[in-house]
Amino acid sequence: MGDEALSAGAVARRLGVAVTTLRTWHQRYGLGPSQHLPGHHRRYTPADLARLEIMRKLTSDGVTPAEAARWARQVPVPGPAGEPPTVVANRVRPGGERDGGGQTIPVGRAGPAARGLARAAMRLDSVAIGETIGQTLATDGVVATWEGLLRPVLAGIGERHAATAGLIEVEHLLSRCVSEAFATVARAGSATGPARLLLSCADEEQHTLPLEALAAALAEAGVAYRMLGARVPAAALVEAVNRTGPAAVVIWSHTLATADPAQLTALLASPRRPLLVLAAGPGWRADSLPAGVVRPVDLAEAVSLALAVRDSLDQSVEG
Amino acid sequence: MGDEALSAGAVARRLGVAVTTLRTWHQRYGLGPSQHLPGHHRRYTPADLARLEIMRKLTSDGVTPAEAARWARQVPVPGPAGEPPTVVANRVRPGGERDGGGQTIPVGRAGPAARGLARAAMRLDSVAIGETIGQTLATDGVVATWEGLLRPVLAGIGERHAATAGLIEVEHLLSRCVSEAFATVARAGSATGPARLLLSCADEEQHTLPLEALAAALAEAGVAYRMLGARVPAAALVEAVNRTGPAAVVIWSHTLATADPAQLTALLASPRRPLLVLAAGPGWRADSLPAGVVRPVDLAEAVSLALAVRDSLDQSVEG
DNA sequence: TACGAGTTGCGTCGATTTCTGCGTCGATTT
DNA sequence: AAATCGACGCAGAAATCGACGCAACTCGTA
Repeated sequence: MGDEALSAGAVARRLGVAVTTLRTWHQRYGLGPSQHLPGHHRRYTPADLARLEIMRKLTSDGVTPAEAARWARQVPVPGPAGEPPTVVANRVRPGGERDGGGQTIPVGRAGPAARGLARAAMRLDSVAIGETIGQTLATDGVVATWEGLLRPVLAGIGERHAATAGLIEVEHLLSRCVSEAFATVARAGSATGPARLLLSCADEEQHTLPLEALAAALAEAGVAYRMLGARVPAAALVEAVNRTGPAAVVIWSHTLATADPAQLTALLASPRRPLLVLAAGPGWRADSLPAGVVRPVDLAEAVSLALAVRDSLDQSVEG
Repeated sequence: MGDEALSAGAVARRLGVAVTTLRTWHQRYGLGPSQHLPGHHRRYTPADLARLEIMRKLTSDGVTPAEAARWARQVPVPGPAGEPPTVVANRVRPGGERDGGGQTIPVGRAGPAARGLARAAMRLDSVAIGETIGQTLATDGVVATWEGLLRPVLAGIGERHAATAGLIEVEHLLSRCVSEAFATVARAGSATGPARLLLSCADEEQHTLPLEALAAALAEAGVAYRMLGARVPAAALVEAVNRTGPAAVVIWSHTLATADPAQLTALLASPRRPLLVLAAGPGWRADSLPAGVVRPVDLAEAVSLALAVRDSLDQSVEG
């Protein structure tokens, strides 16, 4: 293991701050070299440097230095190895099974449960739908249920709907059942501590289900949040952010039409700028997002990001 | 990181009130930091925060702020021993019980629970909202909760929203919580027998909450139903009716714009014409309804009509 | 039904406190 | 000799303070 010990000046130059500031950070926030004898020169290990990097990043994102320091101090310094992406087990069917043509919903290779759910939906059988969802939810959890069961079926219906202009009732009924199932999970979960997360749809955005999935997943993990719902005008969102000062905000946009980057910009410019802004959903174009906005690909990624924020803020006090 | 001293802004954000309100509470009710030098910044200890939490909880329960403050001031806050409890002059109110004012939602004479719910909503406090609704739902049932608690508060918000063009976030958050609560009831109820009832919004109609209330009330009464949800085109509705052959159909319309009588006519002309068609909601004009359509005034009336249908079918089938 | 009195949350304004990065100085380490 | 250390202080920015006032609600009364 490379045993490099950086001097104060080197670290300062690397971070872009003055040497004295490093000293101040050490005294004021306890952000210094892991071991240091008073009067002697400071020697920063790579781990110490990583901590400082976090500090730098957060402060340049607009976080209060005191708070950023609290975070940097508590985050277990991430090892050099990159985090393995959370892989959602995608149950592949063993045989190249072919399943019904006829009046069904294309669910792709999403497993038998999905096909069953699709059938129940076609029958408008809300009881069977509710049972299937509840079962899977209890067994596999929210994230897996969403990715492996609900999303495929919903996507399949949407596809068919676009092609044949029918199936609207099916889509409505299923949506409603999914919504109910998520709501049940959300209400069952016991939130711990104040809500530091705000979930909202973009302006004019109607689709709430993915956000509800996120909410349910968070509730399942014991994370408190506030959910605003569909069609939230930018002004209202900013207003809510200013009132509640969330650490992170998730904005969902389903289509390009509702993905106005101005909403994000307004958020970033708000007085109580949230620590993290997540632009979720297929509507957002990666190249049009303002700097400082993160774009999760997955429900799983969104959840883990939210969890990270929660964990790091857990013991800290706002400043 | 042992002693947390929360700043005014942090506390305000945590409680969901404005910073100025905290100051007002301090001056008016003596609810401030235990020790505070005039001119200096306020530093709230955990004990102080606990006192404010009591204040928050009481006001969300509908208690007059002045009285809530009196309680909060007297409750022995379990704090670090050694310091004598701050005794504040107990300003007794000369007049009798009064309430109202400030940035609140007009609920009229709808009871303290409604006022508490309104306050919780203004604070975007979804936990308190959920608790209040759940409590009332369990105690009074769906119908009473809707008429006596939810509808007044929602109407108040809507009114205010129309007047000031604000409060959208509040409306969204509350709607979401109500929706969740109803969903929980709907899923808890055990349906008996096949669903002979179809609930649907009119075409283009966005408001689902009243229908959800009806659904929850039906579930509470053990009636099975199918719920299609918002924005159901007439063709899709007819399709659903033909597929499932319900005995009764409820169509909700909130505004005149979505209350096209043609939808009802189409229903009555469908091959599997339902026994009963209910046009619910303030959108429908009594004089424009085709013959054979019933228009319930109330949630209660809609429920009892649905029950009547269920019962009559039961006898005819079983007999 | 309309109106005045009492209550209450919160926006605004100029002054003050607090935070934060960094420069300076004499002594010490490398 | 160069770099750094600890202590101290400063200046700009952000947050907060106290005072004041407004708007809107409720309730009793005319």
